[in-house]
Amino acid sequence: MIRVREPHPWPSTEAEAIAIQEKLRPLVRFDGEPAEVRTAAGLDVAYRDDSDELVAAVTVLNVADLSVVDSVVVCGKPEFPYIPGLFAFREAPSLLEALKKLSVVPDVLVCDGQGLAHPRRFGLACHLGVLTDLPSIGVGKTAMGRYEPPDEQRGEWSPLRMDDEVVGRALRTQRGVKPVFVSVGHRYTLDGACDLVLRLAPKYRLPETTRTADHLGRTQD
DNA sequence: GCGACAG
DNA sequence: ATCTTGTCGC
Repeated sequence: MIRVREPHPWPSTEAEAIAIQEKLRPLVRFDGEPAEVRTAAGLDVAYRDDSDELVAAVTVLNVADLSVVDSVVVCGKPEFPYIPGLFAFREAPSLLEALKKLSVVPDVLVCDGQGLAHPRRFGLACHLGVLTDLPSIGVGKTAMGRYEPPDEQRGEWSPLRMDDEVVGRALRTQRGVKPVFVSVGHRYTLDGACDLVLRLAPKYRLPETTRTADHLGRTQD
């Protein structure tokens, strides 16, 4: 099963959270990309209508046929307010609890958000990757950085930049549809990440990993 | 000071 | 994240 490096005490202030990101950032590795990716996990969090509770959902897909081979749902509470750049502190605790309950260890975590495409180069995908030491990538629906629209054909992409640095890619997964924003989390390459996202999104804009996790969390009333 | 700002 | 109509396509 997945072993989670027990995190640092969870921060209660913005300054503490930023200090934790700066401390963990050097632990991001860029080597160790899996030779073949047979299973990929989708991670997503839904917010319930009434209470202040959230639902963390994880699905594991067989990349070959996109079938769901495992899934976990856990309810929790936001451990931190939503602050751009500190998103992980809100959702990571519940997602880590869900990951611990998986019966299989996926080859890669496909996170709903950014990886290196982050003000301090340590988005949710990096954070979860480092804490589990699993390969991870980030796939965001909106960008934090600047980019030129890629050509309209599926598979086309353009660099995503922050501070004059390439931090990811705007990747067109379907012709004529808004691109998704792919960045490396941990133990992965940007080429490999885009390759994987295209394999996981043969029909829709978002990868099936994200779609199945989103659906699972949303229907868990 | 002002705008921008993953989910 | 979530609030929201009608509409086009599979």
